[in-house]
Amino acid sequence: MPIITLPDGSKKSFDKPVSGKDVALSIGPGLAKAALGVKIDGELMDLSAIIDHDVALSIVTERDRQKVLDKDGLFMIRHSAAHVMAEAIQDVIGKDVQLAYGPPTDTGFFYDMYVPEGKKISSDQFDAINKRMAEIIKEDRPFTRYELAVQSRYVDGGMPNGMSKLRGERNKYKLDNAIRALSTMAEKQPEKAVEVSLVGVNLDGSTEEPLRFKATDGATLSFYANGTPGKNWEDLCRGPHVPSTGRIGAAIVTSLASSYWHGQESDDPTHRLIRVYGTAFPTQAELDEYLKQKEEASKRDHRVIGKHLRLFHIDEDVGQGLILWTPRGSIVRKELQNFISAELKKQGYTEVFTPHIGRLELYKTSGHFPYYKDSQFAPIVERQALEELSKSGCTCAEMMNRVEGVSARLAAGINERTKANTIAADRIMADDKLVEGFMLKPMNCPHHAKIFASSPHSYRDMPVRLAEFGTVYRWEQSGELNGLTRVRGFTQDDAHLFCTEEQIPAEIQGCLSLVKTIFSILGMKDYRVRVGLRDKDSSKYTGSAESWDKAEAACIAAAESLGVSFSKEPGEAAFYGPKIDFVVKDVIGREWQLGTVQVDYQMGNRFDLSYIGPDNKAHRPVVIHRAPFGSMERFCGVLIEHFAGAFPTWLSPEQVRVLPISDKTLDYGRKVLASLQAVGVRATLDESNERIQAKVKVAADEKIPYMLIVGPRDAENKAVSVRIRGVEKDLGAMPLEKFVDGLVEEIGLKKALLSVTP
RNA sequence: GCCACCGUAGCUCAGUGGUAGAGCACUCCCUUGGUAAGGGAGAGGUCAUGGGUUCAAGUCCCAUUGGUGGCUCCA
Repeated sequence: MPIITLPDGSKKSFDKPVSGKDVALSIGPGLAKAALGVKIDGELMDLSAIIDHDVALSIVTERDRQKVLDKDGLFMIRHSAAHVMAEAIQDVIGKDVQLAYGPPTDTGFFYDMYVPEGKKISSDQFDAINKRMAEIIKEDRPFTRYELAVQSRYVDGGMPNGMSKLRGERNKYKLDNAIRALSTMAEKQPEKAVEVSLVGVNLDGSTEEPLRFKATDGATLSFYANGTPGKNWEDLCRGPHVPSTGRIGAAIVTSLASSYWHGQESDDPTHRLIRVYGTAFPTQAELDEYLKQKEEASKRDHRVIGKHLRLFHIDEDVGQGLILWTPRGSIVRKELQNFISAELKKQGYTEVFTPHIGRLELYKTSGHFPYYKDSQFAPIVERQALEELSKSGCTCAEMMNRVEGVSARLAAGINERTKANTIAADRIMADDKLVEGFMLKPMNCPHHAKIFASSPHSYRDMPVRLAEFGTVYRWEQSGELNGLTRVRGFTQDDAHLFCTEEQIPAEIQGCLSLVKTIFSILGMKDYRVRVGLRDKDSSKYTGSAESWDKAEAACIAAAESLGVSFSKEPGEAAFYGPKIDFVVKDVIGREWQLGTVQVDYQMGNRFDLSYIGPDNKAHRPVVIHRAPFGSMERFCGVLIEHFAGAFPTWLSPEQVRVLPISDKTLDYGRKVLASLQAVGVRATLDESNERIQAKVKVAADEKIPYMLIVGPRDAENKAVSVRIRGVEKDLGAMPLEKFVDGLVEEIGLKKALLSVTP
């Protein structure tokens, strides 16, 4: 009879099978009341689940002892809320809305559904759906699980079992879910699996090609009713769910999107689903708090702030995803760049400049072209060459081939050095067939490799650290473009570290310490690291298994020694080597993926790079690509949101605004302005014919850190009255000279807070 | 790229087939006011672009373009 081990290690034994609820009751009535479900041997289950053998069990509740929301509890609440939303939508829109898939997510849940032609779900109906959801929650109906066995001999015989129930509902999505579930179960017990054939069903009830899959005889499908099976709404679902709808607390539908069935593009209209997003919390107060946070986040939208504060502009005549930095935004970007540059200099980096384009052959050597041609701007072919091709009747397809071909000389060299068939034979083309051209650079590394190769190197000069704020161009899909965070032309804080294998860990450490310094100055103290490893089943990676193993080990070792939380992510590596990604949390807790550090054992081979070792022989350097802040565009975008446009003084486009009380003190205002500008402070004078209240309001809206109000009193005392951003009052007057000194110090130290006050 | 929604003055947005609107910003005038918008006047729009339906289109339809949200992708 079951012995149950609780999370604190204590054991409870029962003389007969018990439900999760019984276990909770045996611990205490309060817990039983708070319980939403149980976790049995790590798996979330219904509170009503029956336990008949020894297990490790924990009771899932809304929140832990510290009143912090519990992840598992929230998961169950949201999963359950998805069912309630689905019922509400079918009530509001129609029973013929077909449900496909409705899982919880990090911030809520969604339900993919097929809306029949002629009907639609629109945000106008959200109120009605929300109202219906609230009713269902208020009714506090139990989530009732029941199981129907799938008996293979009955599948096509119309017997009442799980499959024919779904087929009767004409729901091919649910049928598909069921088949997937049964197949997965069958995979676990291959010896019991039997072939099943089931006539499929279309949405109109007509039959389809037989569906063939494996299932174990007698396997069951579980269904959940929002209430009583047969009477209330129900859905095929593996669960688990909270005990009753009332335990959901508060749930709403939040937005609409479209999605494809199974995430795969298709012309079939029944593969186009509407994804309805919602979220749920145990209490209305928490839902309200979440909505408030969301509103707060949207107020920080860098696109909105960027427009309001005139930081950057995107112009459709210039092109999608191409950023025009206005004078104010340029200041922020330049200050940031200066800061990073200074830190790089401290770490022994040397700065280089390279052009924005390079020959196609360069990228064939590096492997960027044509491997990543779909995410690059099209090659630039010389006009004369194009005309000749055109005259000779060359088709476009043919031209593409000839642009993408590789000369025998280049291919032979690369294949020899990489000791692999890196350039496939079918890509090799006679020199007179090849069409040469240029490419807008998608990465800076080929240029940097050529700089490294341009002079001999001794092991004594290693590592060679070449840094460039290098602008690259990538053809992002139009639907992906987003303000500053996803663009088609951007400037990386790029550098390539050409080092010996032994130097890798120290160099990776160096990158991290740089990241630490810079994030800490910017007040982004919370970040984590992801180590991207290769997917061993994929062939997209270049290079030998041995060098991959070495590189991956180096990355993991470095990440482990860093002392921040990190995760290993197979399949996330670049094609030439493993990588370390940085994910930072901003001031309101949102995570942003910024840059990466990538170890590359391939580039040395491809570009035939070498240094002379102590043995007087040539050795291959390992290259570390690092752009820890991603791009200046994205980083600035993240910072705009992080600071909500209220930059620390050193980053502010306008650091001080002088506000004369009236024209009578304009002259003194000009003197104040001049003394600020003399020490390099970015200051302006508000000469408008407005009252001081209006001037203050305008400066506050523009998030100027310091307002210096000057009137006759101040002029007489050579003083300024200080008002700082975020403090809605006059802080009093101080001597101008003292203010200037304090401000210069604050800017010099890149202080996060406004520190100069009387 | 795909799906849905959207595009009206520099900005934020009203305008459901019948004479293009408001607030802010801008220009000028009055006001010279000590800490989050004093008052008045003026100027500003080919209603994203192109086609169509209609006696009549900002409004309805189609295409294009750009944006937003998601999907997919992200060296």
